[in-house]
Amino acid sequence: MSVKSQSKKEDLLRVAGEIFFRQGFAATGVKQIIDEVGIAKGTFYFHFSSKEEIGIAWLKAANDNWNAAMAEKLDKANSPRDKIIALFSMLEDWIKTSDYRGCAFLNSLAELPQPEGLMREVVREHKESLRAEVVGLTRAHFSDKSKVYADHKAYVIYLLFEAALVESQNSREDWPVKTVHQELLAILS
Amino acid sequence: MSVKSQSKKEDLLRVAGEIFFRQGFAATGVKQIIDEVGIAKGTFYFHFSSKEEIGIAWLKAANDNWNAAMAEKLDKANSPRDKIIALFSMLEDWIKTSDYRGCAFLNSLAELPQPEGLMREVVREHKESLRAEVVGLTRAHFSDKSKVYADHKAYVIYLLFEAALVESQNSREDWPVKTVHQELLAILS
Amino acid sequence: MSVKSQSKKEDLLRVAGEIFFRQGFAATGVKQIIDEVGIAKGTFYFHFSSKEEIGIAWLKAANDNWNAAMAEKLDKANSPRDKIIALFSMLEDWIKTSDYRGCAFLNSLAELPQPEGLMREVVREHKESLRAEVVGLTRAHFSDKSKVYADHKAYVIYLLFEAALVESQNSREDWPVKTVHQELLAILS
Amino acid sequence: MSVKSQSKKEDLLRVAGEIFFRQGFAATGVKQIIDEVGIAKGTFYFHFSSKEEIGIAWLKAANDNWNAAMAEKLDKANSPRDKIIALFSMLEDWIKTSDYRGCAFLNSLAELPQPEGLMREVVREHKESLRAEVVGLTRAHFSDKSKVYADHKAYVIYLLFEAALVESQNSREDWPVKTVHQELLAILS
DNA sequence: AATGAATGAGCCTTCATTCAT
DNA sequence: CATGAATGAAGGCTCATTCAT
Repeated sequence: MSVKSQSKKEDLLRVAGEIFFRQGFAATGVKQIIDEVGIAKGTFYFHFSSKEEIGIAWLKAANDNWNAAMAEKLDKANSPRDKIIALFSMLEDWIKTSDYRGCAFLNSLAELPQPEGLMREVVREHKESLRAEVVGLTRAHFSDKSKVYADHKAYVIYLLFEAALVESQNSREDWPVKTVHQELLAILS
Repeated sequence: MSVKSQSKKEDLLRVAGEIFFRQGFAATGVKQIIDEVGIAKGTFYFHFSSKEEIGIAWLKAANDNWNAAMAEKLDKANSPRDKIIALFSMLEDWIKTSDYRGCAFLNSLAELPQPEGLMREVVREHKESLRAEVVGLTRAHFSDKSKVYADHKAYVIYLLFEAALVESQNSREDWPVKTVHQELLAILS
Repeated sequence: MSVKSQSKKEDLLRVAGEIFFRQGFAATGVKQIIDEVGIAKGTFYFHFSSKEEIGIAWLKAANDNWNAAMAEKLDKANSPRDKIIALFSMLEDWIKTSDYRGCAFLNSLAELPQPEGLMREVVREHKESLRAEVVGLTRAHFSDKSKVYADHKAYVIYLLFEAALVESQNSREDWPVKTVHQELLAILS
Repeated sequence: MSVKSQSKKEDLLRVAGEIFFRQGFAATGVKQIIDEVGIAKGTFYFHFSSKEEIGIAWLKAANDNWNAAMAEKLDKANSPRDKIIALFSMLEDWIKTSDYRGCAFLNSLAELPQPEGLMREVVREHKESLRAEVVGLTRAHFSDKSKVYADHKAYVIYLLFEAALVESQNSREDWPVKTVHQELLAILS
């Protein structure tokens, strides 16, 4: 029962996802993907009807993976406060391991000008669910405060999360992560 | 002394910049630019040695325009606090007028994976100078507080500025702008 | 004893034939055929060794169907004259029901440049047998005239038949059919 | 002042036209055309924006060439009767010199199922103008008969012309030409 | 300064066919 | 009988760039 190559389609999605993230969706050709997987052109189009389709599959898988990792990480934290902090700990890890390539979803957002596209839809949904998560945790943490107050703080926390991703990618320094980490602790008092 | 078409090179840069911003740098072909300007291929390459070069010129011009507009707007404000608020007022205006296409610099950042490129350098410089501006104003505002305190607040303000750009682009709603506006006022107390 | 789907091979041939006629043999892909039938690629190549083979089978079946319909129609007519007129009545019906797609055989003729191909052979045979039918009927009608005279008239009738097919397809009007109908009656005096 | 290669665009159109006629429009690839002309892909698309465009240009040029040759040939004939006969003499020549590839317009008609296409439009126009020519000549010939009578005869003559083209292509024999020639003389009495 | 013809590698996608299961 | 994964050549077309004029 080998670890590698459970199926060509999975291989394709995994390899394509890596390249898409590394060098961008538009900048990646189907040729490069199939060469790196070691399959023929026709095999690619047997499994995915278009480049956009594998792009959507890539973002959906990235969303699923993130949600799974997040659920696992947050389960280990006890209080809403600890869960929020755990979220930012994931962010720090990601920025380090991703070689400052930033966020696959935000990068795709920038590459895709038309807001009507299917990939853009996946981006919106991913960010919306992340924001909902932050809102839920923040409301729980500020259960003694008004919902208006808690939601405002939640939005700020979410925005800082996003900004850390983008500014780390741009500056390739660690001040964004440190700043949001410190501000987060202040917000959660 | 006609207003339009001061020089072919300026026309080129202006038109190319509009298209780059609207549909992305990589997604824009040289053909489309020359067709919209109404010049020949050779003329393009007489004025700009490559597509990257006009890309760099575009971002540099965008940086200059931003700085000029910022200087003008901030001159009209009296206190550092008012200047910071004026900065966010510019942000709000931009987001509305740009049809949620976000920030030319951050979009280019996402499109250009290699951190060594010249365009990436312009992006870094632009954002670095914006951050320096925020730091200067914030230090002036918090002149009674420590520099460490002021700088932390400056970074937070800057990150919220960036996040508002990105999240407005993604959601096409106005909650990001409203959130950062409210938080800014709280930070400046 | 169900009417539909007597066998996969028959389904294949029927569906492929409909598509070939509607959009042309060369313009039709094997994928479209199997998708519309609802079978796998391998099943197609189990029943037909190549696309050309199903093309040949299509034309042979179309020839058989035409001959059967013609035999039935002509049996109901008593005189050679009435049989010839019945033939043109079939033509009129065909042009109307086929949505002016013309003649499967003549269309294939145009698509297949090499005169040596097997499909071209089927086309030739079909048209040759139709011409022979017209010759037989015309000789019977003109039994009091010389064979040379009758054969010439037969060829003219056959050519008008063919022209009506082609020109109806091109013009999508009914003047070709009306013209040949009127001329036929004149020829048969 | 060399005879060959007056311009690359003319070369392209001439060579493409020859191949289109020889092996069909759909069956001809852009690659084959540029290889035979000896130019690069980009040059093809510099001169023609699509394969369909060069297809349209090919049919329009064929139509122009036919009309020019027809005008020249008919000018030399004195009576309407001689002009019609001259038309059929052109037909005979064409069938022999074209190696029985038939009519570029009718072949394109068969290859292009959608009646809305631009190429189909050119086909219709070509045949319509040929029919109008035959009608004009036939009315002149039958100036003592009614217009209804003359027009009917004109349509028959036109249909025989078309049928000769198609049936010669199919049979690769000369009976169609001989039959229509003989019938034409009978019609013109 | 400006033109526009020419290049050829590359784009995404479809093709008819094969074959292990 | 039937499946569906795999092939690789070919499809039409766009790309940034060069260069003679």
